[in-house]
Formats: sequence, structure tokens, C-alpha cells
Amino acid sequence: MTRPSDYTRQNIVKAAVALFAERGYEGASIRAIVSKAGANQAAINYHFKSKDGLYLEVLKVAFEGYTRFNGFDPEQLKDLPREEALRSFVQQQLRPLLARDDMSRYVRIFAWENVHPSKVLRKFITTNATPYLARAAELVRRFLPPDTSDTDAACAAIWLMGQCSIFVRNRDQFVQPPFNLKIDESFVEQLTDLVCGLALKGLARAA
Amino acid sequence: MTRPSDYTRQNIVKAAVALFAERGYEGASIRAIVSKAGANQAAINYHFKSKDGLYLEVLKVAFEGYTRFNGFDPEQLKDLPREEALRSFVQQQLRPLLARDDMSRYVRIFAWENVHPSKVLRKFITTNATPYLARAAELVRRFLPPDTSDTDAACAAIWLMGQCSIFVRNRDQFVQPPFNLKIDESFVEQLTDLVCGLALKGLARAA
DNA sequence: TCTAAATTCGAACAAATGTTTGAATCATGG
DNA sequence: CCATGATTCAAACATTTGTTCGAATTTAGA
Repeated sequence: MTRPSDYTRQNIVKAAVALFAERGYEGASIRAIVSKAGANQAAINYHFKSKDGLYLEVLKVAFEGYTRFNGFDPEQLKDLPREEALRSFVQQQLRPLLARDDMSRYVRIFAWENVHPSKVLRKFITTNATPYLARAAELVRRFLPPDTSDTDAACAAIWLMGQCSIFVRNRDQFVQPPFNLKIDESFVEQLTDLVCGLALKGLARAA
Repeated sequence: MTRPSDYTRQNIVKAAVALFAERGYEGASIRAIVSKAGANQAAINYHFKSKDGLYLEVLKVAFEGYTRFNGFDPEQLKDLPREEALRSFVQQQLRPLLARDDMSRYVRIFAWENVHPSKVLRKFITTNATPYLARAAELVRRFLPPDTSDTDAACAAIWLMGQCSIFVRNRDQFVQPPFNLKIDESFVEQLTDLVCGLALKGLARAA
């Protein structure tokens, strides 16, 4: 592809990521997006065929960026002692708290998708979340009795992720009053210790 | 007020609750709402002044219904042993899983508000969530060392609520494939045991 | 340099949105 | 029964929405 057209294309995607994250799919108009991108209105339909097409591209970018940043390597975790593997997992789950703007925008886009899943991502989740959850369940299972049912293991994995996601999801609200949490590296480290310690001991005692 | 006008008013609110829950504030058009309510389009502006006014009314109804159903009595919990108080709290947090349609709609409306807080609810939260979190922190504090900081206690309370909210929030997704959880009374009871047991042991060991 | 394709641009389109209007209908108290 | 206010209704309003169009401009290869 040519250089200048790629430039406006990237600009549009970048602006779209910001606006979709801030206002959701329906709340972000293409006029607002092209305005922020400094591009023409018809450029969206030219480059992405439609608003849906742009959104799909944004979802790809967000998912790719998120997994590359946050993705945990199941093979790597398998070689670690279960306690260290758990801590590594929790650490990765909490990592977006410290991430720069792009990452928090990706998180927000997925939060939107969570309350109103698009048909596009629904399939996406069905094929991608399953192995992800399965790996998390496998990790948790190392702490549970051998005869634990698949449902119980899945629930335990969800339970573990919930402990992290509530902080990641509501990060922006916790920073403001009345909570006033100062989210820096030291806080996240502290939080990792807290979550990890509590979850670990809970799991260990359950075993 | 007169009887018939109250009837259409209630119909509109009921339809609005359903549609705001399903599609969010912007996704639910007033034409769709009045159509579902079997009312005239101008009725919304007549009864609620504007779409914003209707939404504010819906938020009131949702919050009132939610707290009446889910609200926990701090005085009552104080008299219980800390383990029973914790279990009661978890039980209340998970209760919406079993609730009938109205309650799950309220939960969904708050989920929308969570990704995109309206100015209306932002103040609302600031004044209402604070005491709620404070009470939860107080409950959790009974398991923590006496010198635990306020921030740590608040984090522990958030941590506890996160374990429940992930199930309540994503209830609809967990029912469908690939998760296929069967959410009935026995499951919720089981889940309460799981969450409560894991959290309890985690907290107890931390103390 | 010249040509053909790729890209940008402003304008217009149809559809959907929240709101307002004024007449019609209803309920209610004198 | 009648008159006054409350309520409903269909229609139209002004905006905003996503999309399409054709001409203008830019880019890249011969």
C-alpha cells in the first residue's frame, strides 16, 4: 500500500480507538472520529467499507494489543511451582492498571463489549475465551482436590479473575473521589500481594 | 394523580427499564420505548419532560428496587459472628443471580452506567457508594489486623465484591455456550459456599 | 513527463433521532 | 349536563446519523 494513505488510515484507527473507548460504538459518530483524525468523512467508508468495518478493525487492534501485552504463556506457567504460577497470573491480570493510555482504552472497549456484545465479538469470544478460561481453570486446578468437577474448576477460575477485573475495570473511578486510590507501581505491587495472598491461602486451604 | 395517566406512566417506565437495560441509554430510542409501552410518542415528554427525565426516573426505580432487594443491614450484620456476617454479605451479593427479570435488568442498567457514568449517577454514586463501601470495609476489617490502613481495608472490600460481581455481571454469558452454567438455586448455594469458603479462608489466614 | 490508478474532498442523500405543536379525547367536579 | 383541566394523539420540526456520489487531487509506474 502507499505511504500517505496508510498514514490517514492509521490516524483514523487511532482516533476510533479513543472515541469508541470513551463513548461506545453508537456514541462515537464517524464525524467525530474523522474530525479527531483530521480526515475526510468519506475516508472511513473508503478505507473500511463502513462504520462496522472500522469497528471490526478496532476490535482486532484492541485484542491484538491486549493479548500481546497481557497474554500469559501457558507452557511457561506449567513449569513454575503452582504458587509462582498463580502469582504470575494475577500479576498479568492486574498489569493493565499501570499501562499507558492505549491499553486502558482497549480495556474500556472490551468493557463496552461486555455489556453489549456485538455479533462480531460474540463469535470471537466463543473461540478465544474458551481456551483462555480452560488454561486459567487448569492453573487453579493445581490447588484443588483431584476430583473437582470441571464446573467447579471453571467457577474457581472465574472467581480468581473477578478479583482482578474489578480493579482494572473501575480503575478510573477508584482514582477519583471518594476512593482516591493512588495507582502507581508500588500500589499495584501491593495489590498483587494482597489479591495473591488472599486467593492463594483460600485456594490452598480448600485443597 | 388520576388513575389512567398513572397506568401509561408505569407502562412507559417498565418498557424503558427493559430497553435501557438491553440497549443502553443511547441505543434505546423513545419510539421503541413507547411502542413497547403501547403509548404515544409525546407521552414521554409530557410525563417526564425529556428522555433524560425518563432515564433519571428509571435510575431511581432501578436503584430503589436494587437496594430494597439487595441492601444489607449493617446493624444486623454487626450482631452476627464475623463468619456468618461475611456469608450473609456474599449471599446478598450473589442474590441477583436468582432474581427474576426486573432485578437482572436493574443490574444491567448499572452495568451500562459503569462503562459510561452519567453525570446524574456520578453524584449519586459519590453519595451512596461511599457509605456502602465503608460498611463492607468494616465487615472485612473484622478479619484483618487492627492496624490495617483504610486503603487496604477498602481494597479488601472491593476485592471481596469483585468475586461476586463477575458472576452477577456476566450471568447471561455464563448461561450460554461455551460455559453452559446452569444457574439455579442449588448452583447459587454451591457458589456461595465456594466464594465464601475461599474468601473466608483467605481472610482468616491473612489476619 | 504522462497516464492511470489510488486517494481525498465537499456535497448531498435517506433514515433515524429527540422534541414541539395544536387539535382531539378523556376524566372530573360543579 | 357542562365546562375545565388533564391526557392522548398524529403530524411535523430541526438535528444528527451513516452512507453514497462525482469531481478534484495526489500518487506511482512506464
